[in-house]
Amino acid sequence: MGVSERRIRERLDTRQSILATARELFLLKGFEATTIRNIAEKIEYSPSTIYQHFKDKNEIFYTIHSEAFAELVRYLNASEMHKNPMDQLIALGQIYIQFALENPELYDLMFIMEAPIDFLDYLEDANWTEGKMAFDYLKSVIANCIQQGLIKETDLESLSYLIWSTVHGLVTISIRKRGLKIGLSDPDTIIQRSFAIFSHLLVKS
Amino acid sequence: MGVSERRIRERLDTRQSILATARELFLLKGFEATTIRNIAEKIEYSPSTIYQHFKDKNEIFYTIHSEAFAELVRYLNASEMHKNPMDQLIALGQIYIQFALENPELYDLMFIMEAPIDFLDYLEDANWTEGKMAFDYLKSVIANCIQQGLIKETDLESLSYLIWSTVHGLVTISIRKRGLKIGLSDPDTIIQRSFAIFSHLLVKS
DNA sequence: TTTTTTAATGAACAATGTTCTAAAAAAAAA
DNA sequence: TTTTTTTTTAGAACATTGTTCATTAAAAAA
Repeated sequence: MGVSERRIRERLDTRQSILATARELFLLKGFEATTIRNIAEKIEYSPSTIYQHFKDKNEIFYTIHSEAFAELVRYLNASEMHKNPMDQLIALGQIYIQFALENPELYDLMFIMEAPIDFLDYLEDANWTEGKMAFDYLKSVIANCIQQGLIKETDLESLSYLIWSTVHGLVTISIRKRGLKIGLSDPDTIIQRSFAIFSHLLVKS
Repeated sequence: MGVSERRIRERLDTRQSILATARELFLLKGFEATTIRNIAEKIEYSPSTIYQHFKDKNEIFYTIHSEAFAELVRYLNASEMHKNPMDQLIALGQIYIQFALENPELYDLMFIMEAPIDFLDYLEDANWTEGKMAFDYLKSVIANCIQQGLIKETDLESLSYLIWSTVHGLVTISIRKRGLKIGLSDPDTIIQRSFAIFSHLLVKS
């Protein structure tokens, strides 16, 4: 009889609805501002029920963190269409920026938000490979650029870190609203312009 | 009679001790983790007393934020020693990175931390000019570089934003521990190397 | 000494994450 | 069908948070 199967399915359903609601609220009001009671109320369960599916609020955070990386990788895959590795690299940067600007709260959660105390333990977990995979992918594209003489040869790791840092810096200043009141043009525009300049700096001359 | 003068002085003293303690705790445990009661206990006053000096926790944040910018400007002034504007620009970047790595929690508070709701109102205040001043200073140094033909001519605002973003990105990935578990070398080293590559990219060729 | 102004406190409030015990529901066994 | 066992859910409780407010203590002015 499929009774226990159904129960497992039901359990998974409530788990998923917790995650979906949590994510919705995190992105809407931020992590800190979202309460367990908020989530519970929205899915019409008591707060305690949530603790049957997740150890604590951090564990919900980690689960969404993982899923978000899968989403980013999905975005980045669109860069595969370019044959020229330099075009692909630039596309990667633009997609990354696009992802961040379209999902600022999600990006926040992935890369900016203060990590909970046991964040490092979580990263230590084998199931978190998405981050490393994404970075390795960036490295391989850059390696192709160097190989084809499109970018001046330099230490691959440092250059990859530099490129990642640059796009990360571009979007985080905007997301955390540190560029306002400094007399800058509209955030999106200046990010695009700055990235264009960076692209030109990159190509070998 | 200097009685009222003394009272003013005493009031300022407790205000200062609140600020000093708050700052110490913010940098030690972070903003969220520091409680009003923590601060009160340390200065041996009741929590309510703090509200006689500051409207709320955010106002303490803002005050420290302002002071921190003054400190950063003090750091940056050390770049004045260089005559060549390109040397000065590179020194600026290195000092900026140094400041961030030496005062990670303070840097966090200034540039990364989630801004309280009324953050924009605070920035609107006329007394917050430090940020704009620092950025204008950066722009002027870059303008000198362009004028002397050391950097290829481009839109000044975008280039300045790019340079700021790059160093900001370099240090924030490290501060928020997003570069670990990705198979990178030690944070300080890779930041230095990446910045060196960036410097080389910048100079006209 | 009395009055007025200022400073400081302690109790209280609503909201938070989390835990623990008891009730309700469902499934299994009789 | 009834009884027993297991699982699921809820409700009350705890300590802690930022913040407010009425009251007390202290100092200054009269």
